[in-house]
Amino acid sequence: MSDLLERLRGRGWRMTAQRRVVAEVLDGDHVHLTADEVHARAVERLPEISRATVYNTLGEMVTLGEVMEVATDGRAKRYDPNAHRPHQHLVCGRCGAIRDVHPAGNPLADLPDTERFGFTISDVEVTYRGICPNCATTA
Amino acid sequence: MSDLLERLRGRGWRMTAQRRVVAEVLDGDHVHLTADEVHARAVERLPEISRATVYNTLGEMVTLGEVMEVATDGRAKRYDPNAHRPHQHLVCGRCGAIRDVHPAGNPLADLPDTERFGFTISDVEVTYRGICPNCATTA
DNA sequence: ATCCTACGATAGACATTGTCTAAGTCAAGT
DNA sequence: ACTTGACTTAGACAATGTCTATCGTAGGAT
Repeated sequence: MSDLLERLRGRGWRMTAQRRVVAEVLDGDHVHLTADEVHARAVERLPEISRATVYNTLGEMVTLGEVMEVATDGRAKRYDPNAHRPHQHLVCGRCGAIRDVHPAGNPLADLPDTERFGFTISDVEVTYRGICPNCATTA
Repeated sequence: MSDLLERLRGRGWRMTAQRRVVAEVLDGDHVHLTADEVHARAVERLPEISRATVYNTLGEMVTLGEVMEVATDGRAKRYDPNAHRPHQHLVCGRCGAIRDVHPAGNPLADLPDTERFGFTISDVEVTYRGICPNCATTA
């Protein structure tokens, strides 16, 4: 259990019941929920929480740099609470399962100057795609 | 100018005015249009073409493996006609400009077995993010 | 050359995901 | 305990994508 909530408190973030519930729901490892999934789970604990608040709160956590936004499938964005530990993602093309992975090496170093077109590069995002063991057997 | 249209013909794809126009509009290098952008340009040449046909046609070209789908921003998917030449993307975080890039090395080799969780990996997608020279000066 | 027929195209309703607004509510400092 | 500005809410709206029923047509058959 990482301590997303503690990190947010430590930054002087104004705390409300809604924000606390969103942070609690999102916390953990290999967690990659969509905004609507976060909302569904938040509603179980705080029935009157609104969709807009969940979207706002997630957006703020991303702006604060405490949560990563991941777009692995061109559908809904997913939210990853492990923003402080750099990692990449491994996605199952059949069931959509996502695992956090830590590749060796630095992909940034692999891009020669001649291929940078004058850009100032700040970040690299790597998505590995394949089939998970569970889907492979249930072919 | 790559020859998307020729490749599609060569595969025995049933040709219609609509499909030809979509293929023509999408052809070229560093082309990464959204479905609606493709539709807008197609309408200039064939005013009665419908949105649904553009979506269908793009989807079929992706299934045929002649066009790549790229989701760089969590908004609309973009379509890249250079599916036959493996490459990655470099995206400007301010204006959204996209360049095709060819990194050295093979990112797949960078993922140790212990980080594969039993997945059979078939593909790696790398997105470099930064600021393009144009946006850097117009700061 | 014309006809058939299955496949493709169409309009528009619908679905999903995300954003915005105006008004009400509340956390935290005084 | 007040006050205030930030937070939350419901619901309208917007953007993107999918589906269905119907119509049209490419390309083979005659």
